[in-house]
Amino acid sequence: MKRKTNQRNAIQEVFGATERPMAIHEILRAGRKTVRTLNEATVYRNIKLLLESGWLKKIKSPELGTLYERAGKEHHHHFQCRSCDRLFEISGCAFNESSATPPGFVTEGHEVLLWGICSACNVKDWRLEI
Amino acid sequence: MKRKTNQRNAIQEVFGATERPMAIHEILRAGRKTVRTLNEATVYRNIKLLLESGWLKKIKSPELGTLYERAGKEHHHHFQCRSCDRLFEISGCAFNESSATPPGFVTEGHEVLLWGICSACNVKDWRLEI
DNA sequence: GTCGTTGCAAAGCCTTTGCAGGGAA
DNA sequence: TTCCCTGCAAAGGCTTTGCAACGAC
Repeated sequence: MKRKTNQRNAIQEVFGATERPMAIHEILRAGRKTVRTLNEATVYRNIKLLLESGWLKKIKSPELGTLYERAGKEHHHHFQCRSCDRLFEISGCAFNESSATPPGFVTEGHEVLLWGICSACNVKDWRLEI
Repeated sequence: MKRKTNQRNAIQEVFGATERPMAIHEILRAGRKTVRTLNEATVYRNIKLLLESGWLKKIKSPELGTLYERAGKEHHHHFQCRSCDRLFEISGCAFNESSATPPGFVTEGHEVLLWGICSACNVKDWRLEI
């Protein structure tokens, strides 16, 4: 049976406080604000538990490595900024699953990753050009 | 300047022979059929060179890890079979990039990963039910 | 002969695991 | 008290790097 611990609480709170998918070291750093002794292995262990229980979802980016976000949100996709290297959540879905599925295949899900420049970096670049 | 070597040739031939994105160990195993002494580090080094020169593309799957495929093909997406754990190339693109881009963001590219059951596994399952 | 490339081994990340002590129930 | 959970350190994968020998040009 699963016990309540301050460590796991702290980790879950971190996900409550940030919409953006996070890497292990970000979760660790943020979690230590609540539980100062929080250990890397404990984060990994709890992330694994939370993945298995369906509370978290894993995202892998070729550039950013492994990131985690809360599961159970409305279906959405992600945008990766090549300037600030952050991954953003974007709502809605303009993807037609059935028309993309090859004959004979059965599609159960999909994910989309966009990349480019986020609005914050876009404004920054524009200012620098003045 | 870049020299021609049997090792690099062998690696590039492997990509000529298979459409499916491949993991390092697959590339190594296949490449050894041509160059028996082919070394893991050599594969990594050449993959890196080929990525930098734009000859290869990297794909990361949460379940399958890091895979590589030839770059410069027509824009396409991938399908991951949860039964046989293979990644397939699927042609065409049913994704509307501009309508998916949030206001203020600039999209430069995207990728889509579908998952489910491939046609080969689909047939297998169906046969087993008889 | 030059110097990019290779094989081998060591080292570096990231992640998992073994173990003893600590804490929830 | 029980036994799940944690911190720490060691070990495991995957990938990169140092180095001496090799080989393309």
